[in-house]
Amino acid sequence: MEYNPRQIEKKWQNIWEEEGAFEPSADHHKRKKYILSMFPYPSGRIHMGHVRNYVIGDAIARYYRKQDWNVLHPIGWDAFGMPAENAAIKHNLHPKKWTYENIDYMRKELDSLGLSFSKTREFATCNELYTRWEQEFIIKMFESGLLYRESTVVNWCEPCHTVLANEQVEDGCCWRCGTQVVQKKMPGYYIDIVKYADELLGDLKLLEGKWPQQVLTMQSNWIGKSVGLNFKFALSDDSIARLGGEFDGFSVFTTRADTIYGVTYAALAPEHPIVKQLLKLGAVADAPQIEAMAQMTERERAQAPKEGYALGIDALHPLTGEKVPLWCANFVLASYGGGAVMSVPAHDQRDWEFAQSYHLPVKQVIQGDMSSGAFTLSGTMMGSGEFDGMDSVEAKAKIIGLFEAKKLGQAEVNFKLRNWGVSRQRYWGAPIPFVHCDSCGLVPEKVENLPIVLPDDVVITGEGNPLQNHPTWSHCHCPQCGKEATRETDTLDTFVQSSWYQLRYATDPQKWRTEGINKADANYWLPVDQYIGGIEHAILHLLYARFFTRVLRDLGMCDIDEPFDRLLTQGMVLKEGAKMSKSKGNTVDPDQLIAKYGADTARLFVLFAAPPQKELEWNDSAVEGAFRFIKRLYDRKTKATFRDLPQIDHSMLSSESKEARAKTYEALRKSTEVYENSFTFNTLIAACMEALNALDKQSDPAVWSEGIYILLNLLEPIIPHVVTELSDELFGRANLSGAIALKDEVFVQDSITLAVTINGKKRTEIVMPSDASEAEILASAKEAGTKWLEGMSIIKEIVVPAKLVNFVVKPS
RNA sequence: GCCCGGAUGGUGAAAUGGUAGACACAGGGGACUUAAAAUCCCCCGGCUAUUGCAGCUGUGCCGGUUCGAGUCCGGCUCCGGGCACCA
Repeated sequence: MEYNPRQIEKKWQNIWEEEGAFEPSADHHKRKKYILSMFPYPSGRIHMGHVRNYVIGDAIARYYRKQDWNVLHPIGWDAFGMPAENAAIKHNLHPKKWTYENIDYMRKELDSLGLSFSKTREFATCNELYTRWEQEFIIKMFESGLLYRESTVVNWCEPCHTVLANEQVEDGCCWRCGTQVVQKKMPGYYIDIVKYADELLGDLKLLEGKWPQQVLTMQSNWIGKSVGLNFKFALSDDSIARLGGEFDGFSVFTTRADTIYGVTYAALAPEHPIVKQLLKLGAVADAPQIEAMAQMTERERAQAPKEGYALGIDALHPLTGEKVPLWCANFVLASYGGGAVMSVPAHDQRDWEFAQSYHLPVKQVIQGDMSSGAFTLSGTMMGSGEFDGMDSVEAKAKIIGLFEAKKLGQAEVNFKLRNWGVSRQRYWGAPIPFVHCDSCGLVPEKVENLPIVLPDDVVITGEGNPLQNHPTWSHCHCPQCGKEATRETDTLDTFVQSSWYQLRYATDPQKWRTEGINKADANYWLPVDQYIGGIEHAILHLLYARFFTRVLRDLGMCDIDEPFDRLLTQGMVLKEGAKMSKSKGNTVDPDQLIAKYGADTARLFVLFAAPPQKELEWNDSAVEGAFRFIKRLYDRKTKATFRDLPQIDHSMLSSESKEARAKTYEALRKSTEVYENSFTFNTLIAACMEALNALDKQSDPAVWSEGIYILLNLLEPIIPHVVTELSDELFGRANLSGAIALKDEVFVQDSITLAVTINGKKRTEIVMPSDASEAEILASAKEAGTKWLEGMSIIKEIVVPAKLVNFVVKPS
């Protein structure tokens, strides 16, 4: 019979569904594996990035299930978010309807790939039951002081009367109406992730070897811990007067206290209160330029050339009392270190460049080469009074000590990490469960009133905030005093939902109505043993989820610190050199691939095309080979005449049959490493292809039967439909449970081939008995290499066992 | 701009510091066929040479360490990801 993927795949998908084959056991005594691929945003259709993500996860889940682990492999939908509202604006569709229709369509697409998901645990984060528990967590965070309200700047479009996401700002203008976007101060909700910064940073060490080093480095840099000195610059008397007596100084943070004597100016961010005050009093010459600077986003400023304006006021150097002129500069971040820096052009590259541009003095205080810019290393102190001659590392500690002793400042730890802004002025999100009461202020909703659900009757135009525009929704009564009050109209960032879904999946769905997270279930299943997702989530999602899990732990919901034990970051699927994404519209439709070749071919192809960690540049012509391999495998079923793993006397076989067995067992040996550690499925598939090629070159029925028995076992996680079909027919599926033992005798070689290299360059080869001594090998190698050794004297002889011989020679 | 990666034949790729290009795709040649498809066999980095054996060169660029570097180190180039309201 011909290979018919359509029929085979449908057949086994139905059987698996009927058997509930992928539902985990509730028995917490069983050894478990929690295999999780990041859940998708229901954008409409799946793309190749999804296929890659879910096929990798599925192969790992199937591998462990085959070894009789209790496997949790769930799927769900990250269902809130902006694209649903964009669809509403563009096509006048309700976000809820759009989202659920997308989910239904994408579920069918994923089903057609034969993914082994636990279906009873599927949910969408826009479900009210999910929102209900999330709102309770948010209230608990507020009550524990971790969540607070504060004003910061957002992108604002005046005509649309709405806050814009960074993505919605194109060249500084609104994506809808093209108006220049302004930076506007607005209140929002924040979660104090900085409070957990030290734990999040320190625990990265526990993930060494389990997460890609690249991700650990990125997270560590993102948290950006630095230890230094915080001190206060006093303002000169005339400067205080110019500021109307409102300020007498300002704080700065520096990691280079050792360069304090090299300060020649100080710089403030355009948002700094002192700058604001000068602008307010009209007491600064370059006010329009400074205001323009304040209108730029942080990233625009970082990309712009360094720019600054003298403020015409002075601070006093804390140790020398000298006047230090103040500048307002675009490279000073308002969000870090108090929005002010001391500037030491001699020992900081950024300050040096700025000083060059504005002809500011440079004062060297550490000995070192300054011919090509700032000297930023440590060294011997100079021009620093009592610290001269001291090593700068030692001087740094001494100077901090001096500031502390004189009560001028103190040692301080600073983080680049900023608190997590979780509020969005949008409709399609989880409502933030608070009420604004004229008498009581900000009051959390009563837990028994949760969930606070979205109204369905909204008009979404892109103008204003639909919840604010709604005639009645925000009218409510204060949960505390009962007076008329206003419901909060902000909704939660969608990163909040994706920060605890791994705990929700672990909770038995029968408890979903009464519990957000079941502690016993969570403690059994968590941490996720293998998490799989795109490298683009390396920082934000993974850091927020690590943080949120710890917060829930501290609120008593679980006993987990790290949610994800091991992480595999798949490379992106690129097309035309760029990320395939819904916003760029450069997607490839996997449905056509599946319709033409079947799910097994699609699965094999996506795993064979490249190692998972690497970027995959899309190329549809390579699918053919994957299909051909499956077909060949299928056609060889007639070669398996034994119904079980045969007993074989290796020594009696032809050399071709020996080679076939060696290749087969080589693939088997490789498989453990691939499925459990490296995930380089492409090399395992290549090894299986080599084994099949070698089996084809011989005709021993026992070797054939053994080969097919083993190859089916190795390939089941990758191409499960065709493998189960063949295994069912040939071996009654006996080869699909448990591990197959290696047989060492098949790897024993009679002879080995060694390369003969001269000065590292390969010249020829020799074949030696595998038990040849080093002396015998050298003798043979010299004989084989006579041609290149004539007239040369051998300086050194190197024998690398089973690999090569190298002669280091020179003309004699 | 800052942080993190990547670069190997026409293409996707393989290679514990030890014979570069396994395994595939595309291409070329052949067998089978009335023909085509499918299948099977052979060739396939570049240059030079050739009846034949062969020689040189080659893993983005420049330099270094080493008996030996695609792999380690330093400096670049180009491409990609992230940069806190896309997910």
